[in-house]
Amino acid sequence: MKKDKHGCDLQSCMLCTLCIPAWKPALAAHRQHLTFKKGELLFREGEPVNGIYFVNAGKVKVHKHWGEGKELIVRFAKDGDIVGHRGVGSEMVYPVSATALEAVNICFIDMTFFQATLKVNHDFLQALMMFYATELQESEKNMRNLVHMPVKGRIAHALLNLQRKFGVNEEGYINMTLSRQDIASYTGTTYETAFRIMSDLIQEHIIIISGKSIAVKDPARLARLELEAG
Amino acid sequence: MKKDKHGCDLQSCMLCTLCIPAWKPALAAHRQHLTFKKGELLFREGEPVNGIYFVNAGKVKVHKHWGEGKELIVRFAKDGDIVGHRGVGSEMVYPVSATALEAVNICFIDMTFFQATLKVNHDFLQALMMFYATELQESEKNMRNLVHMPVKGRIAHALLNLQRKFGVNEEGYINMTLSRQDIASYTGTTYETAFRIMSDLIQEHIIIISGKSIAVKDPARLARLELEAG
DNA sequence: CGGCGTTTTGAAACTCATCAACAAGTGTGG
DNA sequence: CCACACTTGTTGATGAGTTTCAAAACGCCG
Repeated sequence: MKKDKHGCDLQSCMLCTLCIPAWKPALAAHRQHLTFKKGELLFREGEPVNGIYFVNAGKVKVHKHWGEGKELIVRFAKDGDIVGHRGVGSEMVYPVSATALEAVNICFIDMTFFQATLKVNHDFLQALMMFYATELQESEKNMRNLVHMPVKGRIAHALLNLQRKFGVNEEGYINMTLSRQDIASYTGTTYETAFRIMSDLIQEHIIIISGKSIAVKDPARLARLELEAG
Repeated sequence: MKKDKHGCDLQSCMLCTLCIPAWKPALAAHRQHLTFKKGELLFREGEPVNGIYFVNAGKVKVHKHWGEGKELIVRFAKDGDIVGHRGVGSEMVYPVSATALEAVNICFIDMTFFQATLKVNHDFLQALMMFYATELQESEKNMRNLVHMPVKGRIAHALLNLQRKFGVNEEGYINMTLSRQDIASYTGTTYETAFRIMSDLIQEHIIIISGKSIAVKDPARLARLELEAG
């Protein structure tokens, strides 16, 4: 983690864009520009909450762990997204960890200033509430999927999700490279199972893998896998 | 569903208690007192959102369905709780259904007034945001549990949750009667499996069932079942 | 008493996790 | 540049945990 004096990009950070003019100087004083290397931890589950992270560049995974080695990836974040907001609430410890998936560029706001802003900045509060509401819907949809969908359906769903969120490059590959382990953690299964299912999908010509990149060749068939059980 | 002219109890409804004085008359004009019988649907997943429900009395289950007959109970609500807030967000359709588990007493606020209040009432907005944040944490904890805990642990967790949320009567029975089907839907398993696990718990003298009521006799052992795998 | 829904139990089928072993890359230091 | 350790990818065999199907036992009400 490296600090420097730059403020964050006004385009991509919700707090900056919604900051009321009178507070801009205070915001500038309180925000820190942090950088994290691939694999570095932004914060760890169980740690006391010290602030909120706005992603300016790079990708982050947000995960909850369980026992030794097991984890569940709850969400991915990219530029423009917020991370660490899950610490808001009754207990002041992060309920999740966040790890940089590549070099990451963060605008960090300490908790005190964040709380103060919430009390004063109505637009920001409202945007944040909407954001929470959407995340809650998303979370509960995923919950149902984890319970009722077989692994193949969950992986199909995950791939379509990733494609929607991160987009594709000129050749149709998803703009996101994930280890199989991360795919497994995201779909709530094991490394081996995730691997086998992905192999199946390749055999069936539904997806193509080149190096670490994945391309969805037959989105219709993937979508069918999602619905098969419901 | 029956309507009458009573406003809702000021003690138990968040919107009423946080309503700014100047808005009280408008609130009185816009709120409706509704009653639902056991088994009645407050609203159905997929329907357009028409407002928010504040529970004054009775218990409600909030559930998402999947295919024919399968459902996942996402949450229970009792007096003082909000239902229907999951409709707030991008799409204006309820992402869940809500069903009365017993005779229920509701203070209903139509969406237009609710939205207007959000724009003006900072305290309410803030309370609501906190509520969402807490729900999100809860949801993601449950998500991890559904993935990584065996059914027995999930049922243990569910029972402890219910006991904490609804309390117990003088004889130690949880103030909440659920069908086995609902327990199954809440823990993401089937009727038969839920039944078998509950039988085990009775055999092991961890819980007692009398009629439709459940009492936790050995909370320590239940808690251990939760943690066993993590 | 006979029907009907819920509870209870048994057994088979299946999905998926686990374990184990090995191959194929990836990086590191000599 | 090669040898080494180390991570990541690959595959098969096995078993535990759950779902599913089916059927018997039970309670309840007309």
